[in-house]
Amino acid sequence: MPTIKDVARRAGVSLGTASRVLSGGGNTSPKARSQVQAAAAELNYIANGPARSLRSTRTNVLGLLVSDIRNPFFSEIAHAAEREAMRLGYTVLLANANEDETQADEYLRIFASQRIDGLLLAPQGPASPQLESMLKSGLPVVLLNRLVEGLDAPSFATDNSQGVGLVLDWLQTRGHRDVAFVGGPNSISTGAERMAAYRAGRESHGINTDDAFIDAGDFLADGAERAMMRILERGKRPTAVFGANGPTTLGALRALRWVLGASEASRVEVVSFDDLEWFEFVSPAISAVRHDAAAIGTAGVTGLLELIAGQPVASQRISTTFIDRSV
Amino acid sequence: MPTIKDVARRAGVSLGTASRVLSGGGNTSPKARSQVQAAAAELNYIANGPARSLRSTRTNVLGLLVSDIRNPFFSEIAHAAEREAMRLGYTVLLANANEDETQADEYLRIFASQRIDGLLLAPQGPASPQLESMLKSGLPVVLLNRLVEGLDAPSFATDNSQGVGLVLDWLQTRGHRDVAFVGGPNSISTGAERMAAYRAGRESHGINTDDAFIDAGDFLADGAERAMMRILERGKRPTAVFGANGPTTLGALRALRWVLGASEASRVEVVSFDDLEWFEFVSPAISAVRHDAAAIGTAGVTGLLELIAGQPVASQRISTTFIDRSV
DNA sequence: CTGTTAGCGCCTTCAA
DNA sequence: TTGAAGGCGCTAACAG
Repeated sequence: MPTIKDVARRAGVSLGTASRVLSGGGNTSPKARSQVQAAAAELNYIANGPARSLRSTRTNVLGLLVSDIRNPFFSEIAHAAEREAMRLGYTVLLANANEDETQADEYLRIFASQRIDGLLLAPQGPASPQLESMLKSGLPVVLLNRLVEGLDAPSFATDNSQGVGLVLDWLQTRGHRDVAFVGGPNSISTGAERMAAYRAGRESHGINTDDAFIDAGDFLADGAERAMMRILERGKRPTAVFGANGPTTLGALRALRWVLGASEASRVEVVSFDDLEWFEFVSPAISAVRHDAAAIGTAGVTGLLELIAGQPVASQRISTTFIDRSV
Repeated sequence: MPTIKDVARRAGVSLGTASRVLSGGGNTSPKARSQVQAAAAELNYIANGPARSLRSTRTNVLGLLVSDIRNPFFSEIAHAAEREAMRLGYTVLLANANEDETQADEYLRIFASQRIDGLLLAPQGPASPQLESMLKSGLPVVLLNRLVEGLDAPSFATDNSQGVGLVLDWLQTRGHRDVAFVGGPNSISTGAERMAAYRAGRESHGINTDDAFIDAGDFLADGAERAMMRILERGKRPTAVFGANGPTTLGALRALRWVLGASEASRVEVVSFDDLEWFEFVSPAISAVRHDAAAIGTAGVTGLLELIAGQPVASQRISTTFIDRSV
């Protein structure tokens, strides 16, 4: 691998000039520029990132920690974040917390060791000591989609109560009274917010306020399936089911079919927070709140870069739309 | 951020001793060890990765280039690869080629600049010059799921002809003669292999060999939808449709419903290469070949690390299973 | 505008 | 077993 020294020698300039042409914005003559660039191209020179980082204390790498990349919502965020970062000259290091705080912490240490310039966090639960210490050390951090109690960082998140409001309106229009709600963990802000908004809005939308219609899982399909089972085991027979995120809706659907059978289950209308590409194929088709994962990822990156640049950054709530697939 | 110097001073030892304790396996006294470790813990010392990499010419970072992380198959691979890499002390830098060779090349340059220790490649098309040059420079590379012509690297891929064989058997058992096949691009090995295996097996499985029943998209939903449209526009009315990967099946389904209407479409049986979590909810339920993305990711990482260690690595074909959801 | 020089933090010889 | 010293490739400060 050629070094910048090789480039300089071949271009017939000093090391400093080569460096200025190749990265520093310092003033250089057109002649030096073209010579250096030609030499670099001929040698197929690619700068040594670690050396550059060591010297400049900047890596141009952002860390992105999500709870599960297999969740389409997060893979969409990751995709968008990565595109935007790349456009702005940054690379994204992706990590899966895997619903596991220990693993999340381990990744945070790796991020710290790699000396990332900033952190995009779509966290699972509360702030860990590791995270606290990184924040305290001055690392710029931005929260995606979820808030963390006592963590003072700008956030870019879906407007959950607005989204739940759309669902409530729809339920009312469709004339549903006995609605089952399958939520997510209370320890995750999205879980808590969606649950709270739903409970608060039931009465005004003519929905049965019997809490036996409500249960919560872990925002994964299996946990949601069990939660839906519990509701059904209580003898409740809802005319509609509301799943609080994509995997939750999937799990609820499985439980419905398992317990009631396919034909009986198809008499229950399902509505979801998170729109999945296959909802149109289920019968009856599933209506859903669509929130813009790509917008969250993109806004998160631009926000983080502003933070890195030392500018003040305001949190943002991103509002949702409703995809009505009834009739 | 504390440096190793701070740790050494606090532990009352020299810089060299601290380094040996913290990373080098060199001989150290128990006393020195405990002192250094205590000091490191107290200071919350985290080694500077770039500095370490600069010195040791190893980064413990692997690059993973996929065509689209939003495709569940690739997100599963990424997830598994990352887990396995982490278990073995490596970090994964993820990049989306986005079906775009230019972007893929740009990421390859970034990888090179970051001085990754090895590359996991789930490529789009043929080998680019950038890729060739990285290979020539001695970077260990492993291919995931797809082969690349003229690229001499071990591969970990689904056994496509075996998988297609399972589908053919199933089609025969179900008594289908007029089967539509929606394939992928010929430029991608998986597209070419699945198409070839299907064509070769039609006759022996009692399937109509009229090529008007065959068309190909780009392995994405939109392209597949158009391909399916073309087949229908030719006046062909299949009793079954075979989609050559997950997004392709999704697109074919959309076209079927769009052209024939939901009730007519539900008289067509659909079968897919790639099993998606929602296939059970469609009616009739979609049967599918399931290939083990996680196994590919895991095997790819262990293979790559062997390659890095200088050991010989053999390519692997991973065989598939069939999920029969008929009746 | 350019060349020279001094480290960034770490690992790894080389002596002791 | 330990301390001292050199240098990985690069950028930035300083003279010219």
